[in-house]
Amino acid sequence: MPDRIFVAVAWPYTNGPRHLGHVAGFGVPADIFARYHRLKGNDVLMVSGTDEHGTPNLIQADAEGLTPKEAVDKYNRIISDDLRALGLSYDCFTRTTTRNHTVVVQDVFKTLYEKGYLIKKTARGAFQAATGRTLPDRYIEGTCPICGFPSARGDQCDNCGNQLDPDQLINPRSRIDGSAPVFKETEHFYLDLPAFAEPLTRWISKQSHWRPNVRNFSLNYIANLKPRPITRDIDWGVPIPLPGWEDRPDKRMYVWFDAVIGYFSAAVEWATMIGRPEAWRDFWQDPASRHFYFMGKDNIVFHTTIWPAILLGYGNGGRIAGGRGEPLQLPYNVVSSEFLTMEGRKFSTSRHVVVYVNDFLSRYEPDALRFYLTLAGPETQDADFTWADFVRRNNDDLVATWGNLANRTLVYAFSRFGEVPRPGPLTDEDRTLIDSVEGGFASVGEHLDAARFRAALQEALHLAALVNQYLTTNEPWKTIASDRERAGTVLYVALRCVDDLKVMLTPFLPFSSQKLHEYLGHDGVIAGAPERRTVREADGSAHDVLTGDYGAWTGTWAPPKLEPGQKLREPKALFRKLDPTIVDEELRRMEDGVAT
RNA sequence: AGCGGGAUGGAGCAGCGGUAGCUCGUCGGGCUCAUAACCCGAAGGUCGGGCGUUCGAAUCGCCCUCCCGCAACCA
Repeated sequence: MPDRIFVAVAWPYTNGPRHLGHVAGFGVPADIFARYHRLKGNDVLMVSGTDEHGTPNLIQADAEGLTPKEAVDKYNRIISDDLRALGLSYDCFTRTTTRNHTVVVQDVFKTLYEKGYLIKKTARGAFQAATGRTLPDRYIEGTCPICGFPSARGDQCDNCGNQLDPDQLINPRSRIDGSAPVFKETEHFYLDLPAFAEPLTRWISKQSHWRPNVRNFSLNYIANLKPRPITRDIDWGVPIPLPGWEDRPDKRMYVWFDAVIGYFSAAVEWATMIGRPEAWRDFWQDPASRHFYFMGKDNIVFHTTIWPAILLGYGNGGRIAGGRGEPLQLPYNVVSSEFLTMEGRKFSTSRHVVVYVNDFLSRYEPDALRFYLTLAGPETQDADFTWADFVRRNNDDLVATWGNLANRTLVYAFSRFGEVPRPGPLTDEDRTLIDSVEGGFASVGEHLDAARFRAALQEALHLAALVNQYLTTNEPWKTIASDRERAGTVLYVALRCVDDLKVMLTPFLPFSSQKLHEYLGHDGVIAGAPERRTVREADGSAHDVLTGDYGAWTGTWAPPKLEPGQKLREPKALFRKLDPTIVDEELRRMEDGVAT
């Protein structure tokens, strides 16, 4: 019986293309995890999408002279191209401006409302004079009442560090258009988080398999829960489905609220898309189904506390779930990454401290990036991307250890035998090596099960080094003159090991593993990239998603059968060795800000 | 202020109570099938600082320094 694995990946915000920091923390790790579980034969559903509502999107649209919809269409397209090029195998990468998402979000809202988990409250808020939209604190600046700093922000003063309320500022003004903000009373719905404090505490306390920082941080956070607003004064968002509210153009759901519900709505969309509208229940209502969430450390409490509270509140209620089946599943694990910096500095678009995914992939291979981010990325602590380190790891670890092993084995076997050599009797050494390498399916798998991606990759590389040692010791290029059978046997053993390692490395290096699969003379697809498909909804609207027919991939997390006599195909180098001079080129490119 | 995480040989990481381990780099040697790749050997750290607990601490406690995130409306 296969396990059901739901892979939920953080939703990128549509205010620009993705840079390396965006994909390092969750995109690549989540994809490795999903691919591994598919190879194991488990049922995997991996979802995400672009997060398209909220103030920053409006500001971005204004800045470009576009309507909000035009702007998010543009960036949805750019972002999904970035993710597709990296080979992130989403089953459904959608967006928050779909009809389906609106329906699901409204259903969740209404259900929470009917169950009494929403509180109506009035609070004082700041508004943009010209548009009447909410002006978030950080978009207000003025003179600090404490230290007199002229450019203090509404939430805190960067000069003296004091936290502020925006109406304390002297001469407050909007950072968007410079106008004075209007302060007035405004009524909103709040999610009654304190109502969930006890069940959340009980639940989190039991999650001993979570990373300690995730668990400790969350326990600390829920000790002091307050109601959290889930609606805003803004005209760009999901309408509030209550009488007296639904027709108001100035009140919408708060973007964070609609975004987290995307994990659920995307599963519903996927089910409809594959023609089995109830299939989402297999993942969301089967108590044996396990949900893994991947995000950056700044997002932990949304996934360990706030979203679980919403799920607890919804239960199996509402129109979508229809009161049938188990309550919606809570996260099984929340895998948060740390942050990536760029040449020692924080990523900053405006200061050109940035490398965009599309720009990177125009010059380098996706597998090289996936490799680097797995081995040197911010898995357990902040990590720094440097071009020098990228070149070094690409050349000295990826190309030298694994690329060269595959290459030296294949090139020699192809030129001397043209096929997988028929082995003579295997020696103890032959057997020992094969056993060690095939043991990787257990040892590498164990690390992957625990979301220890770096350790998993290191383990696989260690096994590749064993095969390099074996070849050097057994020297088939020498023995071939005197004992062709023994040389063939050694190559057979090495080829088998390469074939095994190819499978183990597929989650990390899907593109090159597919090539290697073909060089080894196998047919079929073991790994590919997602494709773009257009989804037409009931109301006639259409949008694109990333998805794929991954069930057609043929790989299995187990030693593949490599038949003696199988014809090899002419091999080419799997990876490109990089010239160290690119380091200076890239640094210059970054400084010039010509990265596009 | 507070809360959570981090600080280990030149670089990146693991170890988390018993005299510090891995990958890369460096130095020396071997090999030549392979993308000057591969293999063998060596040098190099007392574990951010201080004080404690203990027969014994990188590993536990307290204090300090620096970095990251959170700090109720940034998603």
